Amino acid sequence: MRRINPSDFKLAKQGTSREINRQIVLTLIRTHQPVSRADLSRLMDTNRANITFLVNELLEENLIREGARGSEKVRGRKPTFLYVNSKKSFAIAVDIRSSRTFLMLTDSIGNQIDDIQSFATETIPEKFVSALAANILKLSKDTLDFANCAGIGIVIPGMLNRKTGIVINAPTLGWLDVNLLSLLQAEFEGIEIQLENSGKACALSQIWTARGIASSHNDIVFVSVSDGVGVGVVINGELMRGKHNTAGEFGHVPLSIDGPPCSCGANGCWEAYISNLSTLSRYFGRDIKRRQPQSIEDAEFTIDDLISRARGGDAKALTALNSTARYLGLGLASVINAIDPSEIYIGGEITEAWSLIEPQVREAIKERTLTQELGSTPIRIVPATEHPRLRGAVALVTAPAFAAPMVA
Amino acid sequence: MRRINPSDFKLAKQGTSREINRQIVLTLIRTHQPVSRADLSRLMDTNRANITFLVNELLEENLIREGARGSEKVRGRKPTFLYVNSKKSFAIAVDIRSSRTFLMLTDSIGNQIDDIQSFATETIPEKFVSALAANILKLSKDTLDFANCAGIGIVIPGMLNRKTGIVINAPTLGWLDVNLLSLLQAEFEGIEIQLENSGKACALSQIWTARGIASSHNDIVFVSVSDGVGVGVVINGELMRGKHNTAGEFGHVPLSIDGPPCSCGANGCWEAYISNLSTLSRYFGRDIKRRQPQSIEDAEFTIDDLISRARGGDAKALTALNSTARYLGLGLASVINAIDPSEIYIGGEITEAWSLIEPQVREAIKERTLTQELGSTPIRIVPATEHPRLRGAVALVTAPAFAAPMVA
DNA sequence: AGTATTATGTTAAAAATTCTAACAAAAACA
DNA sequence: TGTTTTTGTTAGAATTTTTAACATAATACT
Repeated sequence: MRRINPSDFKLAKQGTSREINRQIVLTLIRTHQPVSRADLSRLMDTNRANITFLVNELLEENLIREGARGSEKVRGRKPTFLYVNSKKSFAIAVDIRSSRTFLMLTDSIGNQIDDIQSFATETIPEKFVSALAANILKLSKDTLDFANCAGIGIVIPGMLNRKTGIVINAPTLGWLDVNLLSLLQAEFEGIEIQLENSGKACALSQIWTARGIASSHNDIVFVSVSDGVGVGVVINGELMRGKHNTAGEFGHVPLSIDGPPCSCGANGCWEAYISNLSTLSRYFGRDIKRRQPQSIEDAEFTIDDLISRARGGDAKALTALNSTARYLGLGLASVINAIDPSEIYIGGEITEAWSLIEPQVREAIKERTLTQELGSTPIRIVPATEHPRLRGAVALVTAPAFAAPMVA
Repeated sequence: MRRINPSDFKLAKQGTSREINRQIVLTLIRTHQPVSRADLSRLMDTNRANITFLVNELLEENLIREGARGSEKVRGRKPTFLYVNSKKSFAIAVDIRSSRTFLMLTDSIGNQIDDIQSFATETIPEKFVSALAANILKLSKDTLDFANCAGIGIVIPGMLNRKTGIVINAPTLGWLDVNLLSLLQAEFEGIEIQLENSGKACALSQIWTARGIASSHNDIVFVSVSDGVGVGVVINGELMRGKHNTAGEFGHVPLSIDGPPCSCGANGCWEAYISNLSTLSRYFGRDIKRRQPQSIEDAEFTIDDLISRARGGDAKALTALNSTARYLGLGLASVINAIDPSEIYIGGEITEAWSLIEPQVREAIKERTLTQELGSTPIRIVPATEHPRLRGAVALVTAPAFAAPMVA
């Protein structure tokens, strides 16, 4: 039951029904390809004639293509298979992290092309944009015509205002109220640019990339544990953005209001217990009660090293990880009680230690969730090799073509 | 950007556009009445012809009615005003609370008819349903024909599964896995029955009742502070229900994981700091660290008494309230950081003390919200006289007629 | 090899709906 | 009384879904 907003609704026009059905066809081709017109008519529970019209429109627009004939040993005329035309355009994904920035090239349905590139992140915004431009040119070199560029999706470890394109606060980059969008638009004239917070982008990656396609889960949470704790929430297939595009900041929901200080200025945030830095601090026996530096990038000893040692039998390392596991679970319980998602995804370096910490995490979750069902909310680990941030950045650019039209 | 769920979409059929526009017209008549066809064509940015067709359909179905001619001193033909036909049907709202159950009768757009009735809540489900039936009969007595009953909306202080109609846990009633719906359906044959958690219903009340109609806020949170802490979240005009209909349980997100014990079994939940009982315990200097009884209904001294004393100059009472205020604010900060709503509504007995506690609440919110904008999220007090739970119960029954059709 | 059967995909016409434009109705103003 | 202005209706054009018939292409059976 959705309320129609009387000051922001969308009337159905002559083309609206067609637009809706067109997007459904496109979605089904994407999720079921290879698929024939006859298959579509069965999936959509409509007549083949209508499908013909819709498919012809998509073919004319070059959004889909016909492929080989089917060849199952059944009677009757063989179907013509349809596919999304992944060569329609390409997209560029950018993941800005505190020390390095990563670049990925994909086709129009988000499939990776070429290797992922990276360069050292410049923290002066103007210099950063120049460096980005140079690296994008290097990336695309000869083969790519920017007329076919669907856009550049950029993911940022911080809060930003999507309307103005201003980075409100990206602590690990030292960016405060930086109008990144206008700098980028000046550099990449005529190319669509999409900015998003990395936690939100990771959540997008899980509902929009090929891996997640078959899933019918439309209510999910992505928790990214890294320098900070980023959270993205998808409700009803749509990212929960909030009034100021800052929804989802569960990283700063407290475990204990008088707990250790957090980089945000408050005390006892979930982030202050489970960020990589907190885990490292615990290992080194540093006083977690004291404010910590905001980045561990330049440190000689990383969380990955800690995990290796824990696997190698270092009891202190294992203890530090187990504490993190417990706090991770306690915080996840809050997320579960608050959102009741179908599934939770976890990303970040900590996932490398999942087999070590899973029991403690689950135990802590069950300890604070309100029902048994909530306590057994499925958790999926997203390894770094899947590049959720880059995949999310891609989705920012490639997904709108497949999204449901705004109606009513 | 909403993802189309490939295993649960809805195709646009011939009548879909019409259905969409019909609901928009109905919504606009509801929110702008009295309103003419010409007004509607301007509001909807379409031609008057289309409006005529849509309005005629609604008139035939008796959902709307024509009223008096307009009479502003302007030139031209006077408009015929349209109204929602509030006499189309009636609805019954039921608010089950630990000691008493309240009943309200409304017309088809949720306007109250007659006084609110109440009876002592029976905690044995079968007895409760009989008592409810008796009181509903008394309420409707002679004038009402149950053929015109749009339904019974029932609000419960606890978790429930809407699909099965089972009350999973209502601590103040002592109901655990009670199949309330089947009992009710046996008693009220043929009448639609809608069950919902009271926190969620309160949130619904704010987007669906007349008072909230003009608002364009489609992302709101309702926090109800009473025996427990109930929270309802509306995202994009739609109630956030979650996979098990238990979304929104911010009352059990901790302020301190090693804080005072909560009725849920965990420690340091927000509820354990700000429920009426917690405030009273603080006042009486009881050890808040010890598990408290779950209800204060039978106690001789209530939170209202405490508030009166605070207003009367009782320093201890004021101190107890101020502590609650601070914890209320700290928890609200978590809600704001997590959801980033356009507006927060607060209900429950504590609202009587709002003028006393507002500064402390606001200060605590600002202390833990991540940006200044989040810190100044508007807060609206909903006094008990507005009966948000009953209004929410009504909305369960009356609102679907005005809701947006499911599409794509 | 020839015919029947079956499934796919297209085309033509019917039904429904929005859109356009002209028209009728009603009231104020000059 | 006629003109102007606004409201509401009606007739027909354009668009789209739906229905039904038809063409196409492949297998199975005799």
